[in-house]
Amino acid sequence: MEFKEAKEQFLQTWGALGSQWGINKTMAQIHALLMISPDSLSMEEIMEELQISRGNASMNLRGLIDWGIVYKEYKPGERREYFKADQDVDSLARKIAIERSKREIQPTLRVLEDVRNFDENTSKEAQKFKQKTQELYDFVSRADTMLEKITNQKENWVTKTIMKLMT
Amino acid sequence: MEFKEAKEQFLQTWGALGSQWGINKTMAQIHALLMISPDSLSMEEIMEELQISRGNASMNLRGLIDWGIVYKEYKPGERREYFKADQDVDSLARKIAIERSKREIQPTLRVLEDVRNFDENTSKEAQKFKQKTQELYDFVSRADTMLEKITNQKENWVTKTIMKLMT
DNA sequence: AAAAACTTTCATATATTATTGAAACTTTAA
DNA sequence: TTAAAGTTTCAATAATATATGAAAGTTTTT
Repeated sequence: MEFKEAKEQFLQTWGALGSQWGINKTMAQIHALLMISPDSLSMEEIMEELQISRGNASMNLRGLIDWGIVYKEYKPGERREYFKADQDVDSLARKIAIERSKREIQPTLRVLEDVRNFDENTSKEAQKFKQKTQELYDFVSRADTMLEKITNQKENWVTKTIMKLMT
Repeated sequence: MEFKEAKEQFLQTWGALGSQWGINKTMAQIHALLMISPDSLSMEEIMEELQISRGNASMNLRGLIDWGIVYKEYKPGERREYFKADQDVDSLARKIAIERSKREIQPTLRVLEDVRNFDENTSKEAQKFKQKTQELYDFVSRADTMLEKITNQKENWVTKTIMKLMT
């Protein structure tokens, strides 16, 4: 396999993984491209490399910046903006975990809480519903706490966690 | 809020959460519906409750059975098949984690491994690429190991893990 | 063996999501 | 102040993922 080919396959695979986990393909690809680039890239270069339109590049770069995992860089004497990715894989994963918790898990918890306060109703269905939504609430909220504990370790959190779990 | 309304909102929210995490909405909803139903449900009942077609119900039920989180149940003297969900939230989450690892994480690891074996090339780009794909490989594989360790505990794995992390 | 009761399949339709590209906007330099 | 260089927005379009429903397939009952 040639380098160019390997790079291509990596970008494709990473994009596919992204979409399976609710991150849009292009966003995942731009991020992957920036990760493996020794130098920061301009929007033009990104468009060229991934064969995407200006609008698409612009929107997804903004998304990545919102997630806090890509930065703008201004080169002295240059008008154009350059983009670079957070280089530390651990910190990247930590940021994603924190953001997804904030954006998705916590809103879900709020709904699960809400939904148990329906008007008195003693039917079998209602009882079961109360019970299961409570169980789900407990589970999700414990999982969220766990994620928080794991990611609160500043460095090498995955490794540290495995160590602790070795018992 | 009335019970019916609460139930409705729960099914909607759970469906939305599913799609954000790469599980199709209907599949998530059928599962949620079965979770909160005191009795197992026939396909007709599911179609009725979620307002979906027979084909849709059939395919997604099969998907859920493939994931190992929904079972068919035959009632004595009845022709029709009934469906029920795994009732234990912990075991549910464990099964999902195991399946997603098998279906998505492990194939990705294989590609990451492959992709580093490109023909000799000492360019700066190629060096950086080797380095980052290696880092990603290490991270993903450690994360997968961690997930495995966590979910290998048969019961209450989230709680147990939090305990261990309390240091 | 054929009708009845039910399930599955799959080509087509629909809905959702992502992408494009041209116009509008912003900033800098001449 | 206006042209040039660059960025953002967003309505239109394309691509993708999901859902439908009728036909084909099963299994059971008569």
